[in-house]
Amino acid sequence: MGRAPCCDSTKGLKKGPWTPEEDKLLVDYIQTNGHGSWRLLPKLAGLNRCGKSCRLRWTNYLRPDIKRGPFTPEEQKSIVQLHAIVGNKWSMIAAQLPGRTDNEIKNYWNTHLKKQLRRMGLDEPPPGPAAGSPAARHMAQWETARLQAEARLSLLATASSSSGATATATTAAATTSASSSSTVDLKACCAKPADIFLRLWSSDIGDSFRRSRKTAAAAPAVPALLPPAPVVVKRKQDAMMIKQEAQAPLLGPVGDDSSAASNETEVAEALEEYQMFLDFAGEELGLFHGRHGGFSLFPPLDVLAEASLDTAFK
DNA sequence: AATTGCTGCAACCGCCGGGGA
DNA sequence: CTCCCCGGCGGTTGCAGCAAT
Repeated sequence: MGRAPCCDSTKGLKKGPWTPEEDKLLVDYIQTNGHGSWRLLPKLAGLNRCGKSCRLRWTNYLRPDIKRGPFTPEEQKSIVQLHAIVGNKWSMIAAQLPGRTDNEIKNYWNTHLKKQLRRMGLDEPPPGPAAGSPAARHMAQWETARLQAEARLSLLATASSSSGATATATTAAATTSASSSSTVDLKACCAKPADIFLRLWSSDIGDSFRRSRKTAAAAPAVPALLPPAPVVVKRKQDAMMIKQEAQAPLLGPVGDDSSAASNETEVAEALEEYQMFLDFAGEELGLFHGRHGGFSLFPPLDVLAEASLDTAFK
């Protein structure tokens, strides 16, 4: 049994299309008072709607910064590429396209792009491989590697953020804070890679990168950033253990010179891998640098390095 | 001109996670 | 630690407008 829906029809709340009068009431109220609590808003604004309906109407339609009109070819390309990386994470994709809402992008994907790709023979990937198959084991190993990388990169993010917030919280905040500003918010900026980077890392782009690295230098398929990963992670607790493991070498006792030096080397290596991967992904996608008003998904290396080393080892 | 089928989009629904009590 | 509230997200539905017959 779930919670009772907030738009309970027995309460006589209105549903369906919004009238211009309702829109005006909502816009006037929010512009004067801010939205505050969405649940209380309808009553305060004199609307016979549920709060959720008001929130949706505002975020998807009435917000002043919403861009109307057809998607540009540039936007279409970005949607396709981002979808290939993050899947149906519409809010994340929307964060990279200023003025576009997740709902709009979702609709556009479902009604236009999906068909277009199908026509081009680039249909959606088939359902995942059967458990126990070699492909499934391969994916499980990658998932493990991904979690380990997440742990390490989260630490970079944590080290570079001045607050005591957890890495997880930092990454979550970063994905929502994103994109319209062209100035670099260091905290958000340094937190992004831990999330978006990892998605990119586990995509085909990451796979190509690893293969190209392997052939280039007879190096391990998993770069120095990632220790070998034979263990299949099935539970959240396991992921936490891996995270703690990864934390140990990076967060040695402060003031211990030898460990600090080793930490510094590790961070430097991680940053080097990071830059190489960004270069590779940038060439592959032509996407993540200097697009959409100068916003970049990833912080420049010098910013990340300075923040990581300065904050973590002073 | 009327009917049917299709398309696109706004809005709704149900679930989930974070945070406060 | 648990419960509950709230906001956010992704999936789905309903309907208006348009094209084809």
